[in-house]
Amino acid sequence: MGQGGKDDAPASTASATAIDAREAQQQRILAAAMACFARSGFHKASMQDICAEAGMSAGNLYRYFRSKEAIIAAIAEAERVRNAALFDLLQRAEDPVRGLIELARCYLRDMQGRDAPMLCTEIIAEALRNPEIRTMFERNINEAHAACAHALRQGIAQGYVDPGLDVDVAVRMLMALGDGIVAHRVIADFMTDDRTEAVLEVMLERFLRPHAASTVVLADTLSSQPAAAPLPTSA
Amino acid sequence: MGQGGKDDAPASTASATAIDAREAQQQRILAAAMACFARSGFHKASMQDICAEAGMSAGNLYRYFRSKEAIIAAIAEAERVRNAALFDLLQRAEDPVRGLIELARCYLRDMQGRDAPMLCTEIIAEALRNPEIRTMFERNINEAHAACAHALRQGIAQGYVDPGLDVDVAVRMLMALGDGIVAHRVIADFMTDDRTEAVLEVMLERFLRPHAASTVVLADTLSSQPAAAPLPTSA
DNA sequence: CAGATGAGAGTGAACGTTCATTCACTTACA
DNA sequence: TGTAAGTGAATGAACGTTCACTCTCATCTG
Repeated sequence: MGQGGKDDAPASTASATAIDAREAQQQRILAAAMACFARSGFHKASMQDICAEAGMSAGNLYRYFRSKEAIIAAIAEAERVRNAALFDLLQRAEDPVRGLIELARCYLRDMQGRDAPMLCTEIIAEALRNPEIRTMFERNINEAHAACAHALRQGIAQGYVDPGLDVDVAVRMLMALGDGIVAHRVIADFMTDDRTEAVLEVMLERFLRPHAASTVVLADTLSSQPAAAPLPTSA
Repeated sequence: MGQGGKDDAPASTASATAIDAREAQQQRILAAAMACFARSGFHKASMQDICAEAGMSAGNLYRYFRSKEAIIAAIAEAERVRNAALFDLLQRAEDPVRGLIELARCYLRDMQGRDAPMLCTEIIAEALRNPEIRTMFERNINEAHAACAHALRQGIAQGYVDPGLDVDVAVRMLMALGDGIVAHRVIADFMTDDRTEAVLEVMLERFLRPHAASTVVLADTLSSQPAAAPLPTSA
């Protein structure tokens, strides 16, 4: 796990393995904490629970994390790094709508176990009130927002995306949709991967693609009369 | 507690006002608890906090609620009742798409203070892990789901809604969207009411209305080639 | 009408438990 | 032999809940 690159010097082997061992222990603690937090929530899960799950004494655990909050922060940071990889995927897509659909697919597949969705929802809830977590969460969100908004604006310039779109609000709404789906899938067992992905694809295609009528015109038309009453199956 | 209807006998005035007083106290506790839970979360907010917020001693508070969990359950129930009113609104709309848009508008306006969004998000997070809360939450969700799904199916029969729609998944996705927006609005200050409502309207209209190409055909088309490449601004 | 009665409203200290965190200590190893 | 890894009992604070108690007041009794 030596994520750095300066390993050409001699005598660095011992310290490098020591650092590796330390990081491995931190990962072990983080994994245990994620399981406990998913099971019981940040505040109901105790440090003793985490110690038991990690197979480690309390005193030793505190050698790796200063406090319970530090563990939560580390989890939020890990989440950020994991998500950042998804947005590289978006950057590489030529058509941002297809890129977003693929992004959503990967995200939903990532968030599939018992723990991940609960943890994700718990992080959001905690971020809304705990200023330290919120700062971190906002950083994640802003990175994601910037990546999506940039892709959509590029897509508008290239004709892939509806130019009448309120990009910032639309992006944030799609992120809200993703988080909401992650939570709701836990209790809605009929929301299988294939069905969810299929509906999501239709939704994004229709929502984001250019339309004949612009937003304003649409609103005018619809507030006066129903739009699609007389056509059952025709084009 | 004879909250039933056998009050035609005389001397019921005293007991009636006693019950009213009791309910008023329960409401006072619930309001205090909602404020504390929104501020600190279910598990970090202490009963002492709630007592202080309600201006009441601990011993007295326990005369009105058996436990902390009972308070949480009562809050979830109040939420359910409040939401049920919204779905009556949907039932009355002739065009279910417009009905859903109006429903979303009302919901987002309801969830506007500092407390309501945080409480809503906290309830969802807690529901995913606490079986008692989850049972309640699932009842709310299922009622909402049934109302929306029924409206959409009726809309399909009348030509308002795309017949190719996977109604159940679509409904649950819209609910997920609503919950997600409620949470994200707390940290995204640019998501003002008018901008959010405008984008939401466009999204629902485009997503739900009948389209020339059905879902299956759309999927085939898109997986082979990008759909909207050659048109920059034309109709 | 004076005063006794008792039930419900309300109090706040105390209970046992659990919490996050610490520390004096032992073990392993280079 | 010295340093880092690891232990687990101890600590004081805070938790949800209880309990013995007082206060209030409508009703009943003589």
